[in-house]
Amino acid sequence: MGNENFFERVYVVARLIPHGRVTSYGAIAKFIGAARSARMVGYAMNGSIDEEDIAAHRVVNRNGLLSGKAHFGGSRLMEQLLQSEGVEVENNQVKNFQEVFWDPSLELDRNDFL
DNA sequence: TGGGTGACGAGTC
DNA sequence: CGACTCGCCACCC
Repeated sequence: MGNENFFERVYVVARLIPHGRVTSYGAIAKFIGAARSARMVGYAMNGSIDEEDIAAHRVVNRNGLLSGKAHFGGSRLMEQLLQSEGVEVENNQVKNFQEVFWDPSLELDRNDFL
């Protein structure tokens, strides 16, 4: 994966987010070695909407806010997808965020990707 | 060629 | 606290 472009890296990590867990744009950016490009992660997720196997709804901002819900068909789709996985959402925000938060840099081994 | 635009995040006040 | 700035960089006019 070393030579894969930025988007590919984002997708690889996104595919590994466990069912019922969430992570943040910044956490992904940090893990793939682009710590200051969290914004690009969000941009990449936008292009992943078409990719069936990428759970873009499991990626929220650093506060657990569903900042990307607008990019899912319905205004509640993202929230519903999360709820269906057991992730509680209230006020566009993931409840118990720190408990369901999945940090790739802690759970994954960089050597397998970089 | 150049400028506006973000599914962000960290910092400042 | 909220409001604001700045760095980031692929894309789209």
